[in-house]
Parts: sequence; structure tokens; C-alpha cells
Amino acid sequence: MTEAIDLTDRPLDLKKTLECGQTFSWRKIREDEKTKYLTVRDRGVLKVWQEGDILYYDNYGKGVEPREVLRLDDDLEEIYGGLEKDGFMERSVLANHGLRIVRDDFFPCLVAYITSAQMQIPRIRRVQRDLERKYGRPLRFGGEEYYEFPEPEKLAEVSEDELKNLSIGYRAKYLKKTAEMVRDGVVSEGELEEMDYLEAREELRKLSGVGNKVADCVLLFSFGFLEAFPIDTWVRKVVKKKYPQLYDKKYNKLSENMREYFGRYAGYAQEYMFYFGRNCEDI
DNA sequence: TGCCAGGAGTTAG
DNA sequence: CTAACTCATGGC
Repeated sequence: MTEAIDLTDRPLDLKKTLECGQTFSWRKIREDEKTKYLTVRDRGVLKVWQEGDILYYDNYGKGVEPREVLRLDDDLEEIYGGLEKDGFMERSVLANHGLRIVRDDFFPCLVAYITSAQMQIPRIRRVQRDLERKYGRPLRFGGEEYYEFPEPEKLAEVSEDELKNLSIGYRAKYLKKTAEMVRDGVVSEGELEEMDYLEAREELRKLSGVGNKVADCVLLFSFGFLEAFPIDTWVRKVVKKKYPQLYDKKYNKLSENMREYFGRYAGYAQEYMFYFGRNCEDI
């Protein structure tokens, strides 16, 4: 049965939130002449679509909470208040009002960003879908078959050669090794949740194929460390152009500068900066 | 054909 | 601790 959430006091731009390139856990589908988005996790399927100030959703199986995975409880007005310290960020926020950080599951998020190195967004999406179909547990609802993202235990057993067949190239060995390490508890989700931001980032970097950038993405989009400020080539370009006084070629120094400038919601600043810099304004 | 993509690991300075 | 080189593959 379809349920609805009133968005009048919690603005959301569903399309931008799910298509801006932060998450690879959602699929866009067409159904009943509408554009909907679908995610499979935790033994359940969630479909969402937006019409004006209403978010509709269908849950299949064990419920997946839109409020949780779309972070609808983040107080955007408060966050914007903290971010709008200059004209560029004001324009970015204005142009993309309702763009939210998502909350994805740890392992799929980790895998997506490990494979993302030197890849383009559509290709990352394809790899995630291939991993789901090939190794994920199937779920069946209403005559439709869905696939969960595979557990670390499962991916750890797949050979490097077989992973390479997904055309992920040299990233295959990182993926396998990281799956093994997560399976073996070398890095544990539960322990990461107890750590503060910098501690958790160092911990994640133990994993193969995980440097500062990938770690920051996982911390922001999965663990909800809103101060994390992932720096990819796009964001680096934007900072260099728009915030030359904060720019530094060293990742650690640059991200520290941005956290100091934007404060505890620096991750939101990064999200708006990324999207705006890429799509809306010549830089 | 050739160039490069939302980076990380390794090695040498 | 930095810089430079390498790492496969697909897409344009």
C-alpha cells in the first residue's frame, strides 16, 4: 500500500538527491507513467517518487524507512544557515534547494567508491547492478525479482579473475581484499560507528583501495559524518577557483581548511559545491 | 587512434 | 612526507 510523507516543512529534491552522483544504491524506474526510484536493502525493497511537496513510497518486505535513508530529519534550514557564508555558497544552495545527503548501507557504499577510481558515474552504476545480479541474494515481491547487494562474505569468495569480468580492471584485487578484510572483522562497521570522524577515517584507510577520498565518501554517505568533505577532481577545481584562499594541493590540509570554514556541515557544502560546480555555473 | 575518466598503491627522492 | 609512475577498461 502506498504511503505518503508531507514535505512542506522538510524540503526535498528527490531527483537531485538520487541522481547527483553521491549514491549508487538506487535505480531509476518508470512505473505508471511516473519516474520512481528503487532501492533494495535489509531484505526489503523501497520505491519512492515525489509529486510537489509529497513523497510517496511503497515498501515490500521488511520496511525500509524513507525518513532514514533520505535523511529527511536533517534540518536543511539550520544547515543552510551555517553554510551561507559567501555568495557562491548562497547561489549553490538556492539553485539546489532540497538536495540532501543520503544514508546508504556501509558495504555497498564502500564497494561503489572503491570501484569509482578513474571511472565515470554510469559505469559505476553498472558495476553495482552487475554485482547485485551476479552475487546478491534474490528477493521476490509481487512477481518481480530484486537483488540485494552481496554481503562481504559472498564477494570475498569470488576470484579476482571473475571480478575482472565485470570490467573493473585493476580494482578487482582491491575489491576482493577489502571484502575479505570486512568479512574477517579487520575493520568493523560497529567499531567505526563508535569512533569520531578523524579516527574513523584512519581506520577505513586500512582497507585496500581506500584512501582519503573514498574514506570521506563512505563516512559522509554511509556513517553520516556530516563534517566529512570528500575532495574529488571536480570539487578540487571548484575550491581552487572559488575559494583560492582556502586551497591547498594536499588533501588533508585542503579538507581541514574546508571543515574549518564551513563547520560541522561541511559535507553538505561539498554536496552543493559539487553539484553546482558541475552542472550550474562555469568555473 | 589516442586520450582520459569523480584515485590508490608503490617506489624513489 | 611528497612527487612521479603505474594500474585495466570503456567511451568518445
